[in-house]
Amino acid sequence: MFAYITTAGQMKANKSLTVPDSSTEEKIKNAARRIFHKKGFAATRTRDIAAETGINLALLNYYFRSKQKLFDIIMLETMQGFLQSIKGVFNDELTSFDHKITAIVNNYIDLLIAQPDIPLFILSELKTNPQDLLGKIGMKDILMKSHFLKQFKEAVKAGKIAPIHPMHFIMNLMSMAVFPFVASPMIMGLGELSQKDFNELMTQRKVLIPKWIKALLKAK
Amino acid sequence: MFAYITTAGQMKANKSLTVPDSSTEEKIKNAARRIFHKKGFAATRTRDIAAETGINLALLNYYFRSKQKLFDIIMLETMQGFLQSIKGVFNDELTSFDHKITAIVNNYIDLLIAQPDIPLFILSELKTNPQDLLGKIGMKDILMKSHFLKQFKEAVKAGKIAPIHPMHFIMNLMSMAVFPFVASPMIMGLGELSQKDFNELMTQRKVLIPKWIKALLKAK
DNA sequence: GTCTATAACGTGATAGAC
DNA sequence: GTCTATCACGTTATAGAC
Repeated sequence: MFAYITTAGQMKANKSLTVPDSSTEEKIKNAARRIFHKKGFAATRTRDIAAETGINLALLNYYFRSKQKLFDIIMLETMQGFLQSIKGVFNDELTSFDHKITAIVNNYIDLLIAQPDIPLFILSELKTNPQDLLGKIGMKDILMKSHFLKQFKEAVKAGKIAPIHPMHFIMNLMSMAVFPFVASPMIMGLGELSQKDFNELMTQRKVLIPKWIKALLKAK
Repeated sequence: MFAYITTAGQMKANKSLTVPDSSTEEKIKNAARRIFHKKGFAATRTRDIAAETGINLALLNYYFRSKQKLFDIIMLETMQGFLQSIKGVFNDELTSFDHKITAIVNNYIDLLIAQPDIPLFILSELKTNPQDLLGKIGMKDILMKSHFLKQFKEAVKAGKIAPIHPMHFIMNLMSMAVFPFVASPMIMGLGELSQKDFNELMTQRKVLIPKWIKALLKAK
């Protein structure tokens, strides 16, 4: 048996209890996450990850066997983390439709201000990699079978909002919250904004977007 | 003097008159454009471009000297083409604010249905490459000093629309039109949509987005 | 202008000592 | 577990014949 498999297995099993975040394996993953998120799979060199970790290239392969395997782990964890942050909101049966909109927008924008590289990373890699990932992490069901979407459809039936394809609604919500982060180099360039200016605008959007979404849902 | 420089110069000078699109240089550029747009700089191999062109790798370097130089040309032309398609609309002094919104959305969506890889390509590469490109093609002035944006500011002053930072308006417009194409793998995966379904939705958005934009501009 | 052959280099991965 | 040294391979780029 290989050491890297055993180690990885142990880590998964009881990560928070026994294995400190400063273990070598975790340090490698943290470095890999930073660099993969920033440059994508193809532009990332394993040597850079090793250097950023402060270890040797051989040791990286000792733990993770190959660049691809390390990447797959990071990719999966990234998507799970991204999903985890809003999973609860979508299926909370106790909150109103309007409240969910606000909660989702706030969650997304807070997450993306903290980790702005994530959406472009996910979208870029999803384009080339096996799309099974979407199914593997159960994203489809969490979103499309959610209480949130059920509430949307009910509001349409009740005539409270204009009848549009649910996907238009999802796209509008994601677009307005996520796209600015994907396009931030262009937006900051065009508007001559500093990083601080940009984050300021995004913080404003936490309250603006829910307002806008509600307005356009009623547009005839 | 090197042949590739002379040839490139001649081509730029009177492209549409003397040099047919089926010249070797143009064929290489067309192949390079397809592959760069699809896979980005780092994941593209010059061998693939040569093969797709139907020529030899050595000949590619004879014309363009290096992968980077060929990429720079494609990148510049792509951004110019992207800008060109809406440049006229932005500064047409004869059309109304509302009409410009419709025209911009229609232009964008038609362009992106035909060439869906462009936005993710531009945004990915803009992140790593010198942002001077934005200045070099004059994008900033065309957008930020446009008659369109002037009309927006006037409408705000006249109290016709809610007072928000102009960048919010630009972001909303671009987000709703462009983001779905950036996120199409995810959107098609989540909604179980075929390419045809997706394009159908995007076509619907040509009339929906202007309506939505107008509604949210008035949201208080 | 176009090709074949090959050089020059970068990168992922492994062997083997400690 | 961690290192140094090196292999093996893929990729960019060039030399030189035609």
